[in-house]
Amino acid sequence: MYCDNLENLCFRRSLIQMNENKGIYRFNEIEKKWQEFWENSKTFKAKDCDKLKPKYYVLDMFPYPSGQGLHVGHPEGYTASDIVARYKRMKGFNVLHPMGWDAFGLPAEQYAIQTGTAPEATTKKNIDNIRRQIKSLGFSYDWDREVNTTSPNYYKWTQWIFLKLFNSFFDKNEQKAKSIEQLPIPEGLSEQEKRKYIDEHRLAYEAEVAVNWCPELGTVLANEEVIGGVSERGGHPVFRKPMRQWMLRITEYAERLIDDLSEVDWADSIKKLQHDWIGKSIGANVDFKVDGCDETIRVFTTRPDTLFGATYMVMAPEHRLVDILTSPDKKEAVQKYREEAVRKSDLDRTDLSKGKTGEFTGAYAINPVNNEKIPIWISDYVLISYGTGAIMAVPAHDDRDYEFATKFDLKIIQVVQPEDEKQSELVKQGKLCFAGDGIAINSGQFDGLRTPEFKEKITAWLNEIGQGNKAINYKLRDWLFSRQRYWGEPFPIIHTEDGQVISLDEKDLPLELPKVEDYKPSGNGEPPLSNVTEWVNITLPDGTKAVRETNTMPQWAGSCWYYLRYLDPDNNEKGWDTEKEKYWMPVDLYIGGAEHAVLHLLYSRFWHKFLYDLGYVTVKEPFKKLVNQGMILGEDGQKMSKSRGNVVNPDKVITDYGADSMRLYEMFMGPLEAIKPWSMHGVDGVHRFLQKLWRLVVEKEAGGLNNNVKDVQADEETLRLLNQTIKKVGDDVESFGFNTAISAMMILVNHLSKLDTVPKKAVEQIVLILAPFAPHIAEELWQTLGHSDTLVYEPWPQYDKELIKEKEIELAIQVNGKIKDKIVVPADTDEKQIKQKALSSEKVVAAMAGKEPKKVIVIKSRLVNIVV
RNA sequence: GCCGAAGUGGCGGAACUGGCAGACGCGCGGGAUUCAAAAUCCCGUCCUGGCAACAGGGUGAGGGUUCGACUCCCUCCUUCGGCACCA
Repeated sequence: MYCDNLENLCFRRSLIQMNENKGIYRFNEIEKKWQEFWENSKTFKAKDCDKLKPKYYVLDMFPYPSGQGLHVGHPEGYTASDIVARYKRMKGFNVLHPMGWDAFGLPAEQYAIQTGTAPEATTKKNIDNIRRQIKSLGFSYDWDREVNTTSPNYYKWTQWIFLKLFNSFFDKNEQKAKSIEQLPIPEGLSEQEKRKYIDEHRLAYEAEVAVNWCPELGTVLANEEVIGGVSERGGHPVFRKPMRQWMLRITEYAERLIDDLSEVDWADSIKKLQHDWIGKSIGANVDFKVDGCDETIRVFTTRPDTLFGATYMVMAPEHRLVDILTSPDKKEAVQKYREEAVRKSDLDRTDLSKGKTGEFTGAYAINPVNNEKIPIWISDYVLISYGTGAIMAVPAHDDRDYEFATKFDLKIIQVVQPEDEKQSELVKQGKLCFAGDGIAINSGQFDGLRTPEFKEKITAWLNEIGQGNKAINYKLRDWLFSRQRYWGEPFPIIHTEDGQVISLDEKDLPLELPKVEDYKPSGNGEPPLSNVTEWVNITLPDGTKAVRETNTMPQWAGSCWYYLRYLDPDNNEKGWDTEKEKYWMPVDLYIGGAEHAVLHLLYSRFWHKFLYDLGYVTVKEPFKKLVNQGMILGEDGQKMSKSRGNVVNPDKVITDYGADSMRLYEMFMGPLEAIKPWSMHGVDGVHRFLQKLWRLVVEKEAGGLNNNVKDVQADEETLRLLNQTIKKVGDDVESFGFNTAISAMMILVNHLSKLDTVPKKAVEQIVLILAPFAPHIAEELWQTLGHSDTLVYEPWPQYDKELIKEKEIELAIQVNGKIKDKIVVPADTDEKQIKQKALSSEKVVAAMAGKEPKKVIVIKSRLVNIVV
């Protein structure tokens, strides 16, 4: 821990010195000066459709403007992206680097409930604060493109995209979305049936979905607000309750969302995360007839080859056939089990999954392969939301079924023979479950087939007899797109008296969020907007009455497409202009936290593909390159949090050390993607580096250029080091190795400050390569060096390949892999000479102890290894 | 349980494609400067033994491949993050 008092003392002293001394590095003044200059001259304004330069779009994940303001984690990603943005400008690119606010969301609403403050007011205040903080770091954003998801001029287009989704369907054959008007409608439908058919095909649709309903609070809770079956606030019981919700058909895009991952340059681990989240599995649907009635139960299985081993079936408690099939004597027990299951939240179900539970329905199904009667059970280990909500249970070859069968003493039949005989014997005796591939046994005419072949054959056979077909399932579910909240985008949707759901006209957008007095939920599960009767109740042009949709959109909605609004933020006619989209898209570099690796990126990709289908965007994938910054921990190595008291406030760091030191330290801490702890001492270190560079360039007493800095030719070593540094910093920025780039610059400055006369050219070049990292001091020094214009658009220094090469190289000489001596040879010495020189070294001769070398390995410019 | 990331000095970290482990920074020790301090500069700083030259050991643990392994392979341990019975 650093000492507050001591530091304040030092700071006051340096203030005193400032007044005496013109040559002091007054970072606060300098930073203010250049931030004002950049803002007033609109230095970072990006020019649309500039054909003279290649474009480069660097995007940050825009922040939620919380009341706490920035924490030091935010500027980490922003600094990295800013370095790349500034570097690319110097490399001659037309750079788009925007910033905005993802400002809808729960905290402002909760604050409104507690204090009555309008979310607009809270949000504005928070944005103003966080904007000030971001600006104080000197990032090179084009502020004319600032967006705010809560401004009607922005959410007009969020609503517009929703309308497009509502008015589109997915053509499965062509694997793309089309206007709902092109939907082929089966003949012979009544008007009402036709309407229903259309509604069932919209990409935005209504459905009854179970949500976390808390009667005490009179509201629906998000999963993270429910802990162990009770509400986080107050600890009231929470139930699963089906409610009408808006859904988006993201599952239609599952295949494309998987396929197009191959087009983007993201870390493999993130791609895998998305891939697994979508969770494609290939198998078969199989229909089981129910004994003694007309119903059939359809199951999905990835192992149709184990059908002969299916000894019972399990349906999810919520399955529609449970009521119909349950025999009278089992009704009571089954009903009780169902009620308990409904009361459990998803989390509870897993917590209680230590042991399996279930009830027998009293009904039997017929196994299509051998006509055996098998019992039908219900259990909550089968999920209603995946596959068909029912399974065939093969206890010999599925761990979950095995556990269940053992507990309830159900029949186990082995149908797959593993290679290992001992293993096979155990499976046969029912003492082991084997889930791998093997050879079919006890499977009638299919005996002897290997698992993959068997799967194909039996699927074909099921198809023939009309009791099954090949099927693909995804873990991915449709996107629950409505929230029972106030502070979100209103749906441009109207419910008519006769139960129709109609959409607003595009020209009637935006549908503005009405002002309300009370932000509390209505208490009956209806969203807060339902209290605003004068807004909700409307009269249609034909005189009939109707009500508005009172749900609002989730926070994801606004963040799904913000990167497009930056392209054309003030356009009132369109969300964005196509020419501009063609010029700027895709995003070349997207930097943000790994916590958004799945949901935000998946939702965003989904909307983008949808917009692509409709022709509003011209690239398939929005984000070409993605980099996730790691979390920054407190000085105690713990996650920063108010309660731990280890939160570092960026404002204080900037006041005490300056924005340049802050930026430099954030990058110097370690690799961008790593999790790393904060250290004030570390900030001190990079600050000293800037001080050192300052003293190198600026005359101590009078200010202005230091007398030591002269227009002289640099010596060979300086020249070599300078060129090496230019190369290294450039390469490192390209590969996001910012920490090593800074260390290279430190080495160069250490070298330069030892010289009696410092070549001006060298100083100019170090200032230029430092500029993306520490832009304020760089501008100031650039000016001191006699340049009148900003260095933002100065070309990035070039290095000379010849000058980089070392004249002499040091080689390590190993004997049997152990270093015994080092020799220095001219760089162009050939292998033979090196070998000779190595073998003649006294120490080497001693280490060889008179033995003959068996082998001599020479790695040019590295080492020599003598094997004896 | 499954998936992913990572384990290197007192600390943050560096090491190209298998080629001198510990760059750079912090901290610490010593010195210079100063009336004194701050700041700055210089020297030292992986561990063990030795006054030293030097010798030996060392990248979570164990094994393997190789002339040579922080780096590749196998087994295990620990930490962090994510997921939750997906048939």
